Amino acid sequence: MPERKPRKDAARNRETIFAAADALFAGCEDPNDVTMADIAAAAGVGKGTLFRAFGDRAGLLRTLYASRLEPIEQAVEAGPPPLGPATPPQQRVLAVLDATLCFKLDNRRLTLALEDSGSTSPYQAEHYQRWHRLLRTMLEQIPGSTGGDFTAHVLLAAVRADLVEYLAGQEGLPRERIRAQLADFTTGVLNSGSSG
Amino acid sequence: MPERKPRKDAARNRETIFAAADALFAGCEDPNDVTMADIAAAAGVGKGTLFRAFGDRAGLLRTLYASRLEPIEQAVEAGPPPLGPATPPQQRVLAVLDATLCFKLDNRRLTLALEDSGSTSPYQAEHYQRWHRLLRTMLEQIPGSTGGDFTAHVLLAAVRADLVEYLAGQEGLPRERIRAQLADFTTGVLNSGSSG
DNA sequence: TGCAAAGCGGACCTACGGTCCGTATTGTTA
DNA sequence: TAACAATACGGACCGTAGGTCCGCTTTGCA
Repeated sequence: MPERKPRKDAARNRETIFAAADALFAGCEDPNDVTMADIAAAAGVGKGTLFRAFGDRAGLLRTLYASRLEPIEQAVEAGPPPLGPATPPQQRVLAVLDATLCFKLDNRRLTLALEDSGSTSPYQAEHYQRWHRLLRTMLEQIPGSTGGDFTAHVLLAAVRADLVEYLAGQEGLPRERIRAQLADFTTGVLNSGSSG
Repeated sequence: MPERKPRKDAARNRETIFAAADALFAGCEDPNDVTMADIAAAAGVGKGTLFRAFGDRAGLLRTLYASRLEPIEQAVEAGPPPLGPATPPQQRVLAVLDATLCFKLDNRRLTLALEDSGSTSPYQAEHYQRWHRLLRTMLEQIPGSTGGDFTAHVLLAAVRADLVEYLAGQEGLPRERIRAQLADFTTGVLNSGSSG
């Protein structure tokens, strides 16, 4: 695949749309209130341009999300401890989950929009698969652990966008409290493996 | 409020709609494919009737869901062990979660439709609040346990409709395997409390 | 400078949830 | 059982939002 590069104006518009969408999601109450037409208008482009650049709503959200998440994925893949690969599994599981939680706290609206979007369940998304595989692998490296696959799913469920949104938004729990609770819970899960 | 009883035809239609919706959801692939117009048509009534009877889509789904769930709620509230109130907490937590899981396995499409429906997060729903409160209370009765509130959320997240759908549907895991994994995981969580 | 190719934009289409209101059914009173 | 309110019916209708189409413009290459 030669994948020839896009024209200059196309690239520019892509960036503009990207920025506009980002801003709209950041400054909204309910992500569903931000329509594709809104985004196009805010970016100063036509709807056609928007849809050509990102395919559909889910595509746009995925792209936004991926770009935000990239630093964290880098850090996990090849960064220094505690996120990087050199970290002992237990500690790394905690770090990865904490990073995920923090990310979702920092990008609540966007993440919420993404997990809402479309009727496709979040579990089909390739980025979910990646995180799950990573988590499962780490869990299986912990001696005496069992059920890594299911445990990985549940740990990821513990940081799902709408739960995080509920705890931080409706319940008004402070960030540090949620982080602490997640850490406590995860620690418990990790320790229980070796005693069962 | 005296809440006068509805007319005979209204009551009859309510039942008909109810049954039609039930059947459509049971026999569909994606719950979003079942539109309100479909349900009205299948029930042989006009859309007006449908909306008058249930308010909106979420209302219909809630009603369906509640009616299906009623036996379990009865059993939890006032039934014999292991679901009923006389059961020791640890055991009851396991039983309640297992019952919830089985219910969702048996009513996958409907539950999925409900948790999808609307932009309102599942966490606002009063039935979620009820289960959460129940679970939290039980968890707090277990000596040495901490973080019952968050733990209750996570345990409920472990049986969320779309996860269950994914495990049973896409992954094709057999029912008993999922149940076993949930039981293992939950047991681990319950035991970890007393060692931390 | 000329000319494809790539891209633009917004009118347009479709589908779905939800409303409205003229008509039909119910049930009550005599 | 005739008459009349109250209640409910049903499907035409509406608004909205995602997504498409196509005539026009911009870009980039020779």
